[in-house]
Amino acid sequence: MARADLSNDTCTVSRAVAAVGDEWSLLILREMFLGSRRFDAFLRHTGMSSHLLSQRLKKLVAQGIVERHAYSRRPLRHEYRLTEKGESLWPVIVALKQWGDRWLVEGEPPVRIVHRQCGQVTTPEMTCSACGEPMTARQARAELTAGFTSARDVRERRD
Amino acid sequence: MARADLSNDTCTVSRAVAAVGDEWSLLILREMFLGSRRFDAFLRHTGMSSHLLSQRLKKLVAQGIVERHAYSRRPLRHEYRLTEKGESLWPVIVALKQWGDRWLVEGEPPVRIVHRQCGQVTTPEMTCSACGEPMTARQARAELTAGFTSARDVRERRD
DNA sequence: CAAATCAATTCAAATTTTGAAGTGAGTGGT
DNA sequence: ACCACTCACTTCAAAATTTGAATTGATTTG
Repeated sequence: MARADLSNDTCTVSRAVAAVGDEWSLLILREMFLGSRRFDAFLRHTGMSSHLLSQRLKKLVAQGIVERHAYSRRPLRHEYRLTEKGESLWPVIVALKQWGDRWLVEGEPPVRIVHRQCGQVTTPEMTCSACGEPMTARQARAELTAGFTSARDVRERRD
Repeated sequence: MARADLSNDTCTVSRAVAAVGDEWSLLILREMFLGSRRFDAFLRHTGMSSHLLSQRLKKLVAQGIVERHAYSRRPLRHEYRLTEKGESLWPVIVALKQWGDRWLVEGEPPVRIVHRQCGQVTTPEMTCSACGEPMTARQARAELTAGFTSARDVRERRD
């Protein structure tokens, strides 16, 4: 009874979910975006067990999302850094934060984001790359492309 | 040995992750954004077991993300619909898709999104709500606010 | 020399996930 | 009336994962 493996699904959401769609990986990423790089910083800030942290870091490294980097020989010590692939997960974490800020707390969110470029406090939003307007679920329509060929997923939608 | 419960963390990312940060919940949400509403549609499109689907739907309903809705008496049958709270998770799924499209497949992504408003194919992006420019991790700085008071999370960052 | 640091690993117990096999109300076909 | 089928689930045992506490091992600090 092997765990489900979504990493080869046609759907790129499935693949992304297989890569980082578990609670601890997402929290590790949050910590990394907040600046943590070390094993015991992750441990303290996330509250996860060292066993799991070790496993998750290995998985993230194996996927090229995180890089292991020696920051000291004698004693040999390693820290973890986001790769470009890892950094580009920022919108995922931010989207979770925005949703949590809106629906899961009352009053002021515990953390705010400042856009270095413009210096303003910002609540990042998803916008259409074509027209630049903010987008919501209702304004989106999904279309299958030629890249969509998997037998399993090809069944009808919207039944 | 109870499972970790992140739903009361100060950090809203933690809370959001506790709410929907597992593989199957994210896939159920993907399906809902693609238009599925019925138990067996989720089953077929996600490949999960009915046992888990049942559990996950209950959890999503309990959290107010999804609503159970009778679409037929005689035989009494229910379907599931996103609430407003659920619909506002769209940026999370889209962010995962964009990342998957960029890093996890070569060539054309299997699904494209059309912005109904402007009629264009779009690759939604995170933009600064203040200046409207696209944002990346490096252009963001996190600041703690008065809402941040939890003893556990109050420790220093960036060690 | 003893205590502390830090990045892990080990282990057994607890919990979750999986997949196959029901269940039960009702419908459609012959 | 009978049988197959639909659909939304539930039940069960086996397998896998998670948890938390304890430990390791190479240093450095007091």
